[in-house]
Amino acid sequence: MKIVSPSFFQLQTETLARLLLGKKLIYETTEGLCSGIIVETEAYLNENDPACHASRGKTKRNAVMFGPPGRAYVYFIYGNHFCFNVVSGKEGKGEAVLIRALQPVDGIPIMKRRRATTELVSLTNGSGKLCQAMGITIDDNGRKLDQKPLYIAEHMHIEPAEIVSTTRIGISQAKEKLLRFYLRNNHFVSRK
DNA sequence: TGGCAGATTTTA
DNA sequence: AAAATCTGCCAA
Repeated sequence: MKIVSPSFFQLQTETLARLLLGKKLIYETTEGLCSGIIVETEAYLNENDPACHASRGKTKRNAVMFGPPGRAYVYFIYGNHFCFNVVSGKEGKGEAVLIRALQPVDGIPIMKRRRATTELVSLTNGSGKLCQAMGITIDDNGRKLDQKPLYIAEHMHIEPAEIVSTTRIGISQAKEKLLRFYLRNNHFVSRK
């Protein structure tokens, strides 16, 4: 289990969104260790991207986005769910990569209990679902992702041809941008 | 099996 | 009022 180096997060946001595919997200809690392979991401940019939370300036909610890259940006949405992002770009920019789906690896029984389902594919195939399965909440906002307990590790090499890029999901602005990336033919992607 | 409404809270 | 979502219900 090799944790990624801190410099990994200094990549340009779109590049990071692609290179996060195939990496493993791991969270060690008192309930046990859970992990999954990242199979779907979305990039949110500083410039010309009104869908990005940071586009309307720094607020209490999105402050972590403007901090150094390699930290968790977690926020609460639709009164029910959390979304987990990896802060990216240079400090002060306000960019991030949303993690939209995982392929479960470790701690599957724990994830099933948290999600209240036994169906493997529905444990982590969505941004809100994976937070519930992994036990990620607003308390994790700002955590460094290159150290325990919540971290990202090397896992598998992905060829560029295995990556599909499409429009992002669930937004009403900047709909046309191809900033969603997922692993071709992966069963755990939230949508084709 | 696909589409849609409702849940529920924070933010602008 | 809208939101980087999810679930259950309904119709076909």
